[in-house]
Amino acid sequence: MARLPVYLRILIEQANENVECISSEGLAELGGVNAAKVRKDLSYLGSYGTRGVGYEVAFLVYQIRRELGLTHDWPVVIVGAGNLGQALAGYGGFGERGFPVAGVVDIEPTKVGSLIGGVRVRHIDDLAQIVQSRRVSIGVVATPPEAAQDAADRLVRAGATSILNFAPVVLVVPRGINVRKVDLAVELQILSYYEQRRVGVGLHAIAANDAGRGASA
Amino acid sequence: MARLPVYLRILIEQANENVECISSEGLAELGGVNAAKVRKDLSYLGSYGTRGVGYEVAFLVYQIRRELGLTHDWPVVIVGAGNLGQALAGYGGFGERGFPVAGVVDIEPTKVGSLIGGVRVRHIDDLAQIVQSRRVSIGVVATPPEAAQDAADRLVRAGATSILNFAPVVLVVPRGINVRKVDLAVELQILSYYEQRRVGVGLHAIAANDAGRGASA
DNA sequence: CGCGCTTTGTGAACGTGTGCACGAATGCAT
DNA sequence: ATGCATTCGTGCACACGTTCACAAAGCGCG
Repeated sequence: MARLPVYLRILIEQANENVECISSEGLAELGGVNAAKVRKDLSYLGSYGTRGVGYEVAFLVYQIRRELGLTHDWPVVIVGAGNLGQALAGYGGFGERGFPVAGVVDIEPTKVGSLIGGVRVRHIDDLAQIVQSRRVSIGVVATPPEAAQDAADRLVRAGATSILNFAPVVLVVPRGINVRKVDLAVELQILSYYEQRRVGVGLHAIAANDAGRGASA
Repeated sequence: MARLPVYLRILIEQANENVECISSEGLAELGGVNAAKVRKDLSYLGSYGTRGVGYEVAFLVYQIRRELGLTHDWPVVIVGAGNLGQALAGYGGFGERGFPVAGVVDIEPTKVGSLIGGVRVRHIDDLAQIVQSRRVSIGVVATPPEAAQDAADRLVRAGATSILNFAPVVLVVPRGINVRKVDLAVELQILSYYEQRRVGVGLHAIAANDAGRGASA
């Protein structure tokens, strides 16, 4: 069900272009996936399509939002005001998509107080207070690797129940805490893997586009 | 085989701590995966373990590096000197892990010339020259969504064969070009999906924080 | 030298996700 | 009203990845 967010973004784009109705095939092409897969995914939310016509864009947007829990905002707190933390806080895309930055914290006193993307950096000791007062359940770990586990522990203690981890370490968290990891170096290494094979295999590295990712046309 | 980079990082850490030998079970625990999975993954590179003992860390590092094509550096070029592009260029982790930033380009003349992470921003028209002179095969798209497709097209024309895309759009590229996508908002939406279900399902409150948080309709 | 302990490597069962193909339902033209 | 074209919903077969379980293989010790 990791494809629902992709459908949602495409549907919102379509709605902005005043498209009222879309077929599974159209949505599949825009999303770079199989049409049958689209139908299966959407049928999982219930049968909201009209046979012979397609899906009503606005209604589908509403249903996916509901399924993803995007009917209200989810404030996030960013731990680590380094390069990445600053970029994430300054990147407006989060707030627009329903994830306003409720706070940025850092352990380094010299970083506390500066203003990033309209949010003032506070000390990590204030984490619990921020999480509780702003009803934050999602924490973003954007610290150096050696500080990541401590950041995660603090987030969990403060009451966060989901963590998005950018540090290249495997976080250990209690059961029930949800962790997703984004490791930029890993992504590059996977690309380099295919690049390396490309040379040996020759130019027919079609299989290089692994099944779910990327679109080629 | 997207787990090889994870193993590699752990093995390098172990090597730095002078661990010479590691069992599949030990590696599995550090990597947060199943031991049998580790053995299957490693057996894919060949039978490099010693039964009754484990795997020699240094040798395994070498083999994985070889498999991933990390025996030499892969210079990358970053398209887009906005928030994210600056963070990526300034983030030292890339160079350390074998992906030095060969250049940063932007289409905005006002951004050209500034220094980011020791690299001077150049105009996007210089992209082809950078790619060819520095033998770049991996491009990073860190532009706003509406500029991402153009950035990808330019990268492909310049000769890049792999693209790491941070923009929330589905890139259309010729066959044989490898694309990986990292969509930060999607990651958050997936977390929010589980958060939303958490409330409904009434997960036995292991986290033991206030259970009724975030309930809304 | 042989025995037993440990750990790898892998065959087989299992579950999950994918894609095809087709029935069912809807709208439209005649 | 009837037939036709279109598109959804879904059963089914298939392929892939995961996990278990066990035989083969190495090491150390008596």
